[in-house]
Amino acid sequence: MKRNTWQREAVRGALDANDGFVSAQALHSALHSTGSPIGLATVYRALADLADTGDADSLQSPEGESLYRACSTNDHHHHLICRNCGLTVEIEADAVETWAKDVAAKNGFTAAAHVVDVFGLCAACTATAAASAK
Amino acid sequence: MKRNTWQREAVRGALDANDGFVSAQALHSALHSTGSPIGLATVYRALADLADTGDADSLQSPEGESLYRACSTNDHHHHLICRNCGLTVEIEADAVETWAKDVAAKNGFTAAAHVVDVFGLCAACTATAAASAK
DNA sequence: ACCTTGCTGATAATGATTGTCAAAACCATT
DNA sequence: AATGGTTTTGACAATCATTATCAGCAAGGT
Repeated sequence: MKRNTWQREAVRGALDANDGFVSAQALHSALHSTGSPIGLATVYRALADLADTGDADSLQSPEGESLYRACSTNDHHHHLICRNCGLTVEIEADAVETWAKDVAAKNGFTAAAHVVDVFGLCAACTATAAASAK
Repeated sequence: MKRNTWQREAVRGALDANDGFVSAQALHSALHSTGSPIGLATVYRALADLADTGDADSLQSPEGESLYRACSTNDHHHHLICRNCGLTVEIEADAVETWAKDVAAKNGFTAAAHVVDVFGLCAACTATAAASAK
């Protein structure tokens, strides 16, 4: 049976409070800094659960960390992520969906899943970078 | 200056000899099993170099490992990877390229890079899976 | 209130990757 | 062929994220 614990709620809340993708470690630190005595292992478990139930989205940063984010919808979708500030925009990718399916089918592949994420610098960070580069 | 060492050649050779993506660890074991006394750290360094110069492609498996593959071209392209046997097909993705650029631009993002990879079961593995499921 | 059983959390364990640094190898030069 | 300045190597330690362990606590049904 699935139980309701304040820890699970805390993790969900911390995720919701965040705009972009966060690492499990960062989430744990954040919770600790607000005084929560939640354990690191529990954060990992809660995140895995949320990802399983579709309440959260997970992806791998190019550096190899697992990042998580509260999902506004549980439809399948992709992300545009600022590599500097972590700002995330959910994007529609119907074109990519069908393309992925096509390509897989053409090559005899089945059970196709895909990883499609775009990393870049958001407008704000671009401006900052340009300013500091001067 | 960049020097030519047999170790670098060995890594490149081992990559070329492989059809799919391989982890650095696997490559190291493979080299060892052929009698090469190459060090693990050196394999990592060689792979990083190859990836830098565009001679190899790297991606993160869903499990978080870094995988490498010899690249037949150094054009930008993507992959269709069998999650069972590691077979890899290089795919053209012009549609996705432009889509990624569009999406990024529309949201004010610059310096857009993207991670686009399709995982699935190749025809052979699909057949095997179906057979064993019976 | 009680009891069963899942959940928690401190810590150890794991596994991949990177840093360190002395010794060895490379390449141009003598 | 010997020399010298540098780069590269490789064994091992260090790091980092994540997972396993396991005893104690707590949630929910009865």
